[in-house]
Amino acid sequence: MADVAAAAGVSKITVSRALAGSPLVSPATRERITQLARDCGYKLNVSARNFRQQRSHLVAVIVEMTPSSDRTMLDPYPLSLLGGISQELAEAGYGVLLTTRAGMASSSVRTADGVILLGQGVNRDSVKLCDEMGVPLVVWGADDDGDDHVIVGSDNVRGGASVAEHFLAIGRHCPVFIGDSDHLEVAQRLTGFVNALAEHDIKPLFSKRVGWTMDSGAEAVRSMIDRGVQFDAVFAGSDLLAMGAIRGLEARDLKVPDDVSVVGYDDIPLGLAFTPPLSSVRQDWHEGGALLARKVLALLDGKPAESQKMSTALIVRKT
Amino acid sequence: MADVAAAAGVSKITVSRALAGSPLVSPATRERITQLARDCGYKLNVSARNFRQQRSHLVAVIVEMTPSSDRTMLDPYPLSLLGGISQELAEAGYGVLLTTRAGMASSSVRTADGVILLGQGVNRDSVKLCDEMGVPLVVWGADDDGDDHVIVGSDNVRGGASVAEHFLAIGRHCPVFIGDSDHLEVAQRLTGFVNALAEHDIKPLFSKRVGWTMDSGAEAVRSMIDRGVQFDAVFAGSDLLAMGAIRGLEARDLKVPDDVSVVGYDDIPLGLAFTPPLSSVRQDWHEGGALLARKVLALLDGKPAESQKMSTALIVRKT
DNA sequence: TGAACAAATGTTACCGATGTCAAGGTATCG
DNA sequence: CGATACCTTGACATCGGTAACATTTGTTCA
Repeated sequence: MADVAAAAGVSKITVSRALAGSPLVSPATRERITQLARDCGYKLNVSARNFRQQRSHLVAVIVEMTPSSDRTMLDPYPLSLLGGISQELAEAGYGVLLTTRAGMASSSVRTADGVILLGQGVNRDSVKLCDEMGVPLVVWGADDDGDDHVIVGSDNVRGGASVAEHFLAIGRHCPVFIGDSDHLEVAQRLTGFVNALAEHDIKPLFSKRVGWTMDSGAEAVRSMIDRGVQFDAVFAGSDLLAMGAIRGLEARDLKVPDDVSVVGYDDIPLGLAFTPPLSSVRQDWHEGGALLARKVLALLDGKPAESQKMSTALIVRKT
Repeated sequence: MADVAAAAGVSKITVSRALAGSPLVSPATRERITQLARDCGYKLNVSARNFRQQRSHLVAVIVEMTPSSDRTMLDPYPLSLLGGISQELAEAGYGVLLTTRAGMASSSVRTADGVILLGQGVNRDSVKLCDEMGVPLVVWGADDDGDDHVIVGSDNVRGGASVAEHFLAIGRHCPVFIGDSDHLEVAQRLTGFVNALAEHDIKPLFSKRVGWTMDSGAEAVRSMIDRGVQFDAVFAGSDLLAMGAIRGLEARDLKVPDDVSVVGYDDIPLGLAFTPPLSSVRQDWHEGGALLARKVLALLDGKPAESQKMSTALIVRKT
């Protein structure tokens, strides 16, 4: 920077200001310095700036990256979220520091200016984090009552309700819900589904499944059919369960969607390629990531940020 | 640090050395200083250290995070790789700076001490990267002849050969390969498969499919059967294709594995949950990530690093 | 006993940018 | 015309560590 300053015949600080876009330097000098800096191939020393400003321009994103019993590893959403986060942060001059919970002790991570927590839901870890680091925190997931973090997530209640409305609109009156109600997000989908149906005095059946696999979905419908349970629509808490349910229906010679309608949740890419193409509730993960990023940036900027629910869209295909 | 030094009655530099584990300080003082630092709640200012040492202790990992036509978004491998990378780097005191190609211009990224490139294959972008940043580069993917980068990837040729050997061992003599041979890694699987069979004077059939979906796999076998082509084994370039193939066979009343054996590639979690449980070639992505990380760390340390192929394991389940 | 040497600790300077405060120059106003 | 305010620019100090070199202390051996 000293070199550029010398070449331009000004002082270092003027160069600094010119390149940082400070309004304190005249347009003419800024132009000249910018040009000169380019010619010299000058690159700002980010470490020096970060040091001086006592900020790292980094936001830590905590993700679970080991394939686990949970389904998160199976579908594309973590990467889509990361894509949205990364893009939005990059535009603001921030970088994404990726970590697992285990890696949080690492010194690199402690320098982060903010934290985004993905996939863990809202648990006490997040609180610990926030306290330990004393840094803005934003969480992805379902909103747990009585939690004062900034939470971004999709509107599972509304998503569930939209499926109920769809079923009613196409004349279905004996719907079933399949899924793991212990999972907070799934529970909210169920709530929305149940409440919307209640307005028409319909009480859906509920088949609780703890797994997220196709087999689990197939088994759910097979056992219901074999027990003589009557139903004409299935809303599954996830797409894989829905696909399994369809296979299960086929195995009992029921036609989808003629005899039974099926709707999944998440609209994973596989759903489009499935036979028949799966109807599902879509969440825009990329946008969700961008939203998370914007919240942290706002907080970093000293502005307030509120929790927000993202809208969902029911994609009706062939089931 | 000055405070700790004062409390311990030594100079700053001694504290610095003690905490950094330098052999220059006596064990007794180190012990005392370490204890004192803990008591004071002293935290190293990482930015200051990075600045002084002219290193960021960050490794940039370039990933494609937007759901695209490619299948990468569908399966868990990017996150598994990231998990391995992250864990290994964290242990060495490095952090993971996640970026897309688009985000590489971002100033935060330019500070990285090293780069790991995922999922793009070895193309000229990587070269550009390396030149632009002048930092160690390691690439994940298939080894392209005449490329002098450090490349880590699984041994696709060996993986393909192992499937061939398996088919021969169980008495199959008319195998088919399904997959997109334009994809370098798939092409290598095919090569290994073909070569291993050639040693027994068998020439497999080849059904080229550009997609990665189940439908594509189903369509492949259906069209072959309908054209009267005879075969008793299917090796698919990916698990989804294999699953599709199984459904296609079932649709034509062929039993798996009695009439036709099917083996996929990647051993995605879904394969285990599939009915019947899918046989597949497994790659250890977590270990692959760790390996990538170790290569970069070696290069950062000034040590040489060589390209390396990871072994694969054929998991025989019920197909 | 004293020179030579090793181990442990200290002194000084510096990494490269930027916030603070001061100073030079120009425009505006009574 | 002089004074005040404003707009640009600069000098200096500083962020918190650490490398290089200097110094002290203790040890060994002729």
